[in-house]
Amino acid sequence: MVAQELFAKNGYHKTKISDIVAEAGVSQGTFYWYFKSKQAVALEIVKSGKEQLLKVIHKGYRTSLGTSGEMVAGSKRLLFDILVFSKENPYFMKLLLVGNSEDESLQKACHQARLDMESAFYDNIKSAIALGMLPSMMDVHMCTAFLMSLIEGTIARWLFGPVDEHSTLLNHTPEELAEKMVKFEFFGLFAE
Amino acid sequence: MVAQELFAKNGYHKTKISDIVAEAGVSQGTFYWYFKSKQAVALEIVKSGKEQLLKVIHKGYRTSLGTSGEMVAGSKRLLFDILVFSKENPYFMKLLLVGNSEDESLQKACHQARLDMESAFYDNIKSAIALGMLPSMMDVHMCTAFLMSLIEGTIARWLFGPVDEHSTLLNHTPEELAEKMVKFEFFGLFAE
Amino acid sequence: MVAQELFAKNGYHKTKISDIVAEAGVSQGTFYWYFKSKQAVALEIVKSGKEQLLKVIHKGYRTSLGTSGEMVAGSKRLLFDILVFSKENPYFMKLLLVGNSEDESLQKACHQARLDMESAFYDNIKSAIALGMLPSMMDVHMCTAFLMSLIEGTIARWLFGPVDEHSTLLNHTPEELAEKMVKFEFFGLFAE
Amino acid sequence: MVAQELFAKNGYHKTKISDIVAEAGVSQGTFYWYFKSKQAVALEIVKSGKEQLLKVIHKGYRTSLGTSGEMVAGSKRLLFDILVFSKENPYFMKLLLVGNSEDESLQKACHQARLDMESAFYDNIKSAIALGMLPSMMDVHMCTAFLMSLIEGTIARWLFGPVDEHSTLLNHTPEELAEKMVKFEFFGLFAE
DNA sequence: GATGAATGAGGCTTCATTCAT
DNA sequence: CATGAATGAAGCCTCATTCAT
Repeated sequence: MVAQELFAKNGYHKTKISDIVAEAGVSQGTFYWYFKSKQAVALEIVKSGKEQLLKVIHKGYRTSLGTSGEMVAGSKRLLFDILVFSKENPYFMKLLLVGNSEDESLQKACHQARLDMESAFYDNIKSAIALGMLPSMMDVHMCTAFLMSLIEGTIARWLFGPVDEHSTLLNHTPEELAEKMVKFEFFGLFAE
Repeated sequence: MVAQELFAKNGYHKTKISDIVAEAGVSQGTFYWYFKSKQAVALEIVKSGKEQLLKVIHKGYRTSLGTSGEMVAGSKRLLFDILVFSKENPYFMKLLLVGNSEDESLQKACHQARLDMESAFYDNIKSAIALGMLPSMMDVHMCTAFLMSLIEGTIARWLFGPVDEHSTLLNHTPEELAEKMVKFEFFGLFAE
Repeated sequence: MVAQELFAKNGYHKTKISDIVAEAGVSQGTFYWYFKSKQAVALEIVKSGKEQLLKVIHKGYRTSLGTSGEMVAGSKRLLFDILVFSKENPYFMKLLLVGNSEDESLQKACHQARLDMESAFYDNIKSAIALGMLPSMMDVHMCTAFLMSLIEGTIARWLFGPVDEHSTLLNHTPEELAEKMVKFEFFGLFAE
Repeated sequence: MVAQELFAKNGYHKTKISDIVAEAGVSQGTFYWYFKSKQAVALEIVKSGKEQLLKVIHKGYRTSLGTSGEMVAGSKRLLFDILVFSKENPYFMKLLLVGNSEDESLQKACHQARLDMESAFYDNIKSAIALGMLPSMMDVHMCTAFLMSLIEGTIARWLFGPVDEHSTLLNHTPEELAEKMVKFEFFGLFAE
């Protein structure tokens, strides 16, 4: 969809219907034959993107969590999948993570999509604790928040900045990034 | 400033001058006696907020880094200061972190403010490595990105969501939050 | 064009978009479907009027300049054509000659149109001198300025005033006016 | 008066009260202590300028009209006086002749001033005819119009353009200009 | 006398949406 | 299905003027 690209590139408000149709090579009237409104298009973009993203996340959780090493490996693999998805769907991710929308419904939709994502991670951590693989006195909600913050912030920086001009973040492959992230996730700065 | 509150609450575009002046109890003309434009107000808010925030961060770095424990304590204290500042300046922080602006200049200003903040953390990690307190083969840029992501994402969730309705994140005091964050920062999920 | 009429009648600034569209029986939005801006309309009016006027002037110069009598006759005919054009395009001429615009671009456009007109007359006088039909020591620039002043001022008075209420100027036909003007042009007040 | 200069330089509408008071070094309130309104200032400028100009014109008519040569000499002298006055009062003359005002009252005032000026010339030509010094079948109104057009147009070009960049008009002294104008006035293009 | 902050009416322009063809 | 001209509701901003101090 061309709208997705423009929304991501220029923002929801700054993207005019006339821009979208010009890019798509159709007339304004045609737009309204296919879509109810500008907002509806944006919501559909978020909805469809969210479904794909959650599919990626849920697929990633099929890994067995037998040993601590397996858990780390599984986590790394999930991160990798998410990074790959993000790179393949940068417009959606920009909408989701940076999302300069100002449109209430759209914000709520992005908000909910991120909550759903967070919820998936929450469940995962919870079962890891149940299996005795993570400390049991841990505040799961908080850890999930930390984890999500880490993931979202890193992806946003990786794909869209803000990053310092000297930063090497942008040059990393999903593999490298996943490797580093999972290390930080489990061992923090003292890792290695 | 009343504009700050409305920008944070409703977003830049959705906040009309008429809203601001109505809230402030003055006429539209009066607004333009004090400010050059709507954009100018927003930029001033960001500029002044950024200065205050950076002051907090730089003040927090005066701590000595003698031992590993001191470093962790210093880090925790800095996080605490930032959290307190954020709670005291929620409107600015919302603008900075959630930033639903769609205004190019405003976005750039927020972008830059976050880069400046990131730069301060970068320097700190660098000197910790120089003092041999953090592993030397560490990718500093990436770790800074992780750290910033953690801090920004956590603050955003803590003060503005998105958080699950069952989450207890919102109820934590800055002390508790700083405690948990610093643990995650240095030791990851395996902490404790 | 309805805008042309209103600009001429009331001036550029005093003519509001709302006036134009009200007169034209369309909505304000429609105006901006056809024109980029208020200024753009005015500039287009001047541009198109200038082209027509210059066409009239250049057509008028096709006359042969064989004898002194032919030159005077040709001159009279040109004046006549200009007068007829002016009477047929009074709104444009008012904009061009009286031009109460206050808009910089518009002023510049009118300025340039008059320079172009003056340039045409300059060339004509020059070739008349080359043909030995006008005194060679004549200051051509100055004479052109005199001629243009005469023409512009007379047309402005004829069509828009200011003229004394007792003046008979307004009642003259283009023929009569051209006759008298050419006499003044070539023979001065002592003519006849 | 500083207002006069700004009105002439930038036009009536484009000159804001704030510009005038800034230039004058006083406050906006002070302006309204001295003047009733923006319009009143402009009208006063025109009124006072008109009085001075008419004084110059009437003084110039005191010359005796004994012979044809004396008439030409007197005319030249009058033109010279008007040119000198114009050069000394360029702001007023710009307001009067170019007058991009759009303000009805102001336009009417300028209009009237020019009519008064024209009236003086009309009387003069009339008496020249009565004395048998100019052809009696001459249409006096029309000749006055020609004369005024010549004078106004030439002054406007001389002091404010529009003049071709190659034109030498701007470099002439009042003496030279009066000399040439009077020649054109009485003898037309065939002069000399 | 002088100030300068405050006013508010109104102008130009944008843009999502509609609808006759 | 598709078009593109037409709409009209707002929004940002300007600026002559007023008035409490």
